[in-house]
Amino acid sequence: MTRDAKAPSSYQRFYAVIRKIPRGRVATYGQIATLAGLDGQARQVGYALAAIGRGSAVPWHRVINAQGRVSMRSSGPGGSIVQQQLLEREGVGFDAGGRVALTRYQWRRRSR
DNA sequence: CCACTGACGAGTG
DNA sequence: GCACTCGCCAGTG
Repeated sequence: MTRDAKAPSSYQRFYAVIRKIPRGRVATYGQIATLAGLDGQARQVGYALAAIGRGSAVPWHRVINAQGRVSMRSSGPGGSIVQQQLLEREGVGFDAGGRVALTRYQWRRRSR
């Protein structure tokens, strides 16, 4: 397979973290990068998600930006709508501005 | 090797 | 809340 544990693509590292996101929760790009051990590479996280193809076991729709908003894909407006509905279906609520209540739904390994 | 691009984040005014 | 700047790094031509 194209996966060498010795030469892991940065992407695989992000996918592993995203896969841990529990249902009904969301995580930010920066958070994923930090958990993956690549703090500061939030941009790379987005780039990795864009490379995800269909069939991936990665809940990419649970990844949003630090603003609590669903990032837009190059496909233009509308693409983010699909992601939003997927989250709502999992129980994640949005406000009138189309933002997620991070203080309420952001994934936290330790409840406060 | 160089220039440009890109699902971002944080800081500043 | 909005506009602008800088940083970080992989992929592509």
